[in-house]
Amino acid sequence: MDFKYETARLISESCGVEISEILGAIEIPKADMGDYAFPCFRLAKVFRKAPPLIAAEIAGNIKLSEHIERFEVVGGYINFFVNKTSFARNIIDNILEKGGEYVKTDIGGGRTVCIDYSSPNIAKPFHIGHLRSTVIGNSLYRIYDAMGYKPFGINHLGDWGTQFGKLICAYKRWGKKEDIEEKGISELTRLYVKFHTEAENEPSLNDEARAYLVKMQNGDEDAISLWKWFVDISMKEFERVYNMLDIKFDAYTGESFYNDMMPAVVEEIKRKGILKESDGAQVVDLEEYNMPPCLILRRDGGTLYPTRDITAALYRKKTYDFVKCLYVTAIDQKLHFAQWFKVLELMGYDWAAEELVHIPFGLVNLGAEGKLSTRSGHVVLMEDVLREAVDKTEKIIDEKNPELENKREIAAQVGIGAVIFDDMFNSRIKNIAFDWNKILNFEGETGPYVQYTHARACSVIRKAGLESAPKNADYGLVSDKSSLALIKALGELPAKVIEAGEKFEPFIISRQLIEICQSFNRFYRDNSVLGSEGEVRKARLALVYAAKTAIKEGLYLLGIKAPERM
RNA sequence: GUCGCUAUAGCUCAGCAGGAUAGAGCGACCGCCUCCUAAGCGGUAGGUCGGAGGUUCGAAUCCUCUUAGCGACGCCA
Repeated sequence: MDFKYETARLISESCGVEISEILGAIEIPKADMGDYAFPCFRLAKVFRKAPPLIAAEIAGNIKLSEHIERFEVVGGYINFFVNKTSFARNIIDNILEKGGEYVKTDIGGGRTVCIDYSSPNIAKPFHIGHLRSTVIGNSLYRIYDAMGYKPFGINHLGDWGTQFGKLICAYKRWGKKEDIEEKGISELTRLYVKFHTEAENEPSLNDEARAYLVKMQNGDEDAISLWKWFVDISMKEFERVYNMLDIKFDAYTGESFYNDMMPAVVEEIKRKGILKESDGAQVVDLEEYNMPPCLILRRDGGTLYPTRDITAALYRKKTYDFVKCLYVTAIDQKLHFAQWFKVLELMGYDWAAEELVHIPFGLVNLGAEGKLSTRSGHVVLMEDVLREAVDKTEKIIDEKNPELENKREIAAQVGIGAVIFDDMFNSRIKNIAFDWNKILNFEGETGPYVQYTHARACSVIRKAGLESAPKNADYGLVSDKSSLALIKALGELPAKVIEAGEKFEPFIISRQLIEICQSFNRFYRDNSVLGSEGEVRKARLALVYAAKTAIKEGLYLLGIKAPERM
């Protein structure tokens, strides 16, 4: 039983307008004005009457059902009131029966969605700027899975390009094997930075670096083995971060993976007659579409970023047969994506316009410290942030719950959860000023608040000695205001999951979780569960159980753990 | 210069396929642990929704212009 649909049905039957048209207009009022509201203003033009008059007329014909038991006409609105018992039973039983699966749908029908996320550059530090793509992509992966799609996560590593020529050059001159093995990426970064400072006085270094890149491209054994070594060193560190975040990928096909495929793609672009020469480079002109030209080949014949992305997209389409391919990257790449999507379209691939989607997010900057930049050394390492968060959590646990078992494990779940939640609490597009105080705040609308609420619910269930979800409770006993608010919030989660997927906005789930938790904490204040008895206790326990289930599932969709104690 | 994103309470943001008194959290101030985890709950203070026009019965939400911040704009990715 969908109460919103039921409301629409009653209205439809009394005025003759299609249910589908009414459904979209139904609102959920903020205050206590009702459970569902139908504004009649839109119908004013159709019926050519004043909205309040229409409301009164429709209201006069409404035949209430067992689920919708009352309505009020207020101005141009008709406000409906659900049968509380039936409403509560409907939502709670559904959750108790299906568990976390209650948010799942089969919209996707098993079709594949590729998600390109995280994609850090080899030999460069995994810093706070990489968090967004990693965490948003991971959440979209889980959301699309819940929607019945088959998600395929791709880590498009930046593992090829001129920086490796520079790195090999720097290593040969100033590097030591032991230092790299000991210090990893930080030593590679040091060499990279040194290369740039030295190259300012000695421009010939750039030629040397280019020569090494050519060697790599020609498969020179020495150059390739060094390159592979750099990749291994880097991946080891990335994996450490991914393990902390509990994030996995289905493929680590980086840029180098497409090297051999690019010549054929360039050839195809040429064959389709859209490639033209410009200042020695090969470009696709996009003036007609109000965009600057898309660079395909450099003057020296080298490939470029768009070339690689076009090649990868063709490969993925052929290999995975996706219905959507999502690119989770910062908004500063917006033009880049728009350009090469258009090139694919001009190549005759109609699916490009529809199926390739750039999922942009706002930039992270360091506030007063300036921009994040590897070369300038303005970097906040991801690992440092996660470690700080875990350390702080451990201190809080020592203070508040010193008897807790597996402190470190719980601290990791809560601290890292805080960082992830913070990143996905606002709409993607907002820029973020990195702020230690904010990211390490565990009060109010934060991950730990949600986890804490979950732990409280678990605690009640544990102390009640409940082993499984209560069956056949009398839901007329949880019809007070705060219980009902919680039930309503729980009932809205599945629709929010779909909305989050359609808009590619995990924060919609974060917000709903906060809504659920605030409702839960009010319910918890107003209704003693363990202090009640008999049927009342049973009904409240059923609600607590449902809340616990929903919060855990919501956190899962964000990629956050839900500890039972903290 | 061209194009794009952003602008709502002191701060960080919801709300924007137009609709009933503009909502949270943080910070400030005042309260609540003999009671299921106070990482919690309640209350007070705080807003001409950047500005100006326009469309509409109705605009924070749509359109135009404008201001400010950020970003992109050819051989990096």
